[in-house]
Amino acid sequence: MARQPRADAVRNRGRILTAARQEIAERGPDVGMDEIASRAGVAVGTVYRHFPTKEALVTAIVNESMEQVADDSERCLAFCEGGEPARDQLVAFIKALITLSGENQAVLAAMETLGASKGADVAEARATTAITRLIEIGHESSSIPRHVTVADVYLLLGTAPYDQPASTRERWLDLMLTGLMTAPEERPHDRQ
Amino acid sequence: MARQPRADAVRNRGRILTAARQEIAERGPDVGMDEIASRAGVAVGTVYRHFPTKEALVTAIVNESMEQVADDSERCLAFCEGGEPARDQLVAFIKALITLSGENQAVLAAMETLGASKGADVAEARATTAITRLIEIGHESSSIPRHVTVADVYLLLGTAPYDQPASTRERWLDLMLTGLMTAPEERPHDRQ
DNA sequence: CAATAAGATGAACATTGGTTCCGGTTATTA
DNA sequence: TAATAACCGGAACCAATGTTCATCTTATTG
Repeated sequence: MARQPRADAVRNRGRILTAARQEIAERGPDVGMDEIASRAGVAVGTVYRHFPTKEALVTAIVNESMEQVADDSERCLAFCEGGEPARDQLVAFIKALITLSGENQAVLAAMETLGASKGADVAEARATTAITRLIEIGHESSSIPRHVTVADVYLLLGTAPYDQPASTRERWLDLMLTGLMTAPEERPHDRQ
Repeated sequence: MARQPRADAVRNRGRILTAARQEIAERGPDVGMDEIASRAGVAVGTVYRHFPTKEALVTAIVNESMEQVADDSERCLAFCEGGEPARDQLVAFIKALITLSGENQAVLAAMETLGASKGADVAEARATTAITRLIEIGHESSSIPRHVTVADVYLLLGTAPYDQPASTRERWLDLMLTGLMTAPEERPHDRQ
């Protein structure tokens, strides 16, 4: 019969995961493996026992964040289907994510690749489905302009100025949301 | 009397500069020194004879780009003072820069630090002065909304999605310009 | 408690990229 | 043309980082 995993091993695995979560949230996916290891109170070799490569570890963490994003999107969709205006829910979703990305670089990293991976990631697929539906509802009820697509949302999320002060980030969000919610025919600037 | 610089030295200096220009334009400021050197048909040591450090070389190149940007801004201001609508000139300036940043990563690098260096750079100061004046004129003639500032322009330029296809970049620019040119009171999305 | 397989350790290794430096070369000047 | 100061080449150096491995430790099982 297969021996059950050693107690210290599962404990260490947990420590490594939380350490990586914190470290990546604070300093991004470029932290050294040794920093993660030392924060976990463990040697580098131990990290490599649990994760074959740095990429594997980082991916695991980033996927967790992506899962949260997917949860968020589905919650917003649920609210919307529960009667809340689609536009408000979309805006709320975007605002929440932008705020999060300023505090958690893992979320940021997840956002930067949004829409790039062709649906390979489960969580991203969930989010895409939910947001697509949300926008659809917005179209039907005319609370979201016809031309808005999921790609727009991803584009918006992917270009947030994460390393700027909060006031600047807010200003930026304001510009973007205004652009997003304005129909083409009422745009003030000359179109070429 | 001081000897005049050797002919091959000035020739090599030129080669290094053009190689660096091309390499940085195509692949960004992260290219290896050896790549620049080999493109210039020269050994690394020679590059270091002309530039004390990689940063010095990159800065030199990026400053060149910044100079172009400054030129652009002053030309737009001149047009404006010559009777062209301020808004059109501002939009033209932004559009040109966004296009350029997609083709020349040196311009992109310059844009990313825009507004960060506190006027230390001469070229940036020139651009800032010109754009500030341009916006001022736009305010007076009411062709640019009151709340628009240079900081807005820098924010916009600094978050352009450089690694996206042209159509996406255009869409993004459209969103941003709409946001920029829309006065606060006529924004469609809920303000919190 | 003894045997053992799994786990932990951390020094050593490999790679990458900036930087240095010494031996050989060459344009300039007298 | 000879003397020389500047220049060039590129191998070697160094620091940072991801990764491996031989050795020691320990939780589990019988």
